[in-house]
Amino acid sequence: MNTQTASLTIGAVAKRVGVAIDTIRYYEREGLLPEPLRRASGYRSYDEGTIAQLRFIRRAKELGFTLEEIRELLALSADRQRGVKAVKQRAERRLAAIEQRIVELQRVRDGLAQLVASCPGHGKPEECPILRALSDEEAQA
Amino acid sequence: MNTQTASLTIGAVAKRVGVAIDTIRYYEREGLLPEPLRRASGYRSYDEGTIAQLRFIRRAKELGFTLEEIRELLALSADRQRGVKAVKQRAERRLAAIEQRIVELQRVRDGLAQLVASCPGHGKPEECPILRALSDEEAQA
DNA sequence: CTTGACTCTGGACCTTGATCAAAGGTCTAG
DNA sequence: CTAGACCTTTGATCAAGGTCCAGAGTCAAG
Repeated sequence: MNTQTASLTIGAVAKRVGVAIDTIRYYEREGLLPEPLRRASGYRSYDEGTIAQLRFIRRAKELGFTLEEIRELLALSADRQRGVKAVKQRAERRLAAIEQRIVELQRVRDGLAQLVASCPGHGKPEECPILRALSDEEAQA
Repeated sequence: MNTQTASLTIGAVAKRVGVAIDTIRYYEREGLLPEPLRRASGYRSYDEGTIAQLRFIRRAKELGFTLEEIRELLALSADRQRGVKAVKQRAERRLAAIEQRIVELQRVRDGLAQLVASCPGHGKPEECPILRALSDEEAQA
């Protein structure tokens, strides 16, 4: 086995992961990626581990984690003892937040759907239920 | 009837609607509120219509409209012919976007819930399903 | 060797929806 | 009249998550 994986340029990494070069450097500044090795020229030199880590970040982002939370997750995943418990807790919190957000959006959707359904789509603005609901003093549903 | 409603200062309007003074001036700059009359001193002078319009904006925001969209709605509500049809269309688009977002969030929630459920909450990081799912090459569900 | 593609750093800029500060003018109650 | 609350403007700042740029150096192909 070869522990020394091929040395990738930032551009190659960006292309493989599907993220912008600037984003990689940004993640490095923000502490989501470790500082990479450098060639003599100063070029950043990455290995496969970086690809994996970037994919980790991307997936976590898809799950709605903020970069701040992802930074934590990455730190926790390195902590062999407390890591797993804490990771699960973070995930549970995220889950609760997402469920909360879904409920809110459903409420908004129901309100809006009702308005849309009751609007004929023509006539005077004063009779449009959507505009009325937005304007009326009594609209505090 | 008195068409000439009381002249309100920006502070009084802010208090009655429950928004910050700065927010009102910001909305004015952004074209969501018309430029108000001024007193001799330069103070902005508002009437009840402004209160109604600010409430309109607030309700639209609660329904998830962006300020940009609200600006459009306000313009449309002034157009007596095309207004209602266009307003309904905007509302329908908004509704579709919200429903789309709910579906996405539900997908994310289900994925995360499954991971949380399958994680024992202790043990080695390499065996934590959450970390594995985030890291694994195969995790492209 | 030259050319063109790539990378480096540092910092400016973007979006959205505000929020705050500074320096000064105005209004109102007592 | 004066204190204190309120208002004016311009311009800066914030959060998040990047994006873009100039000017200079580097790399690989022909």
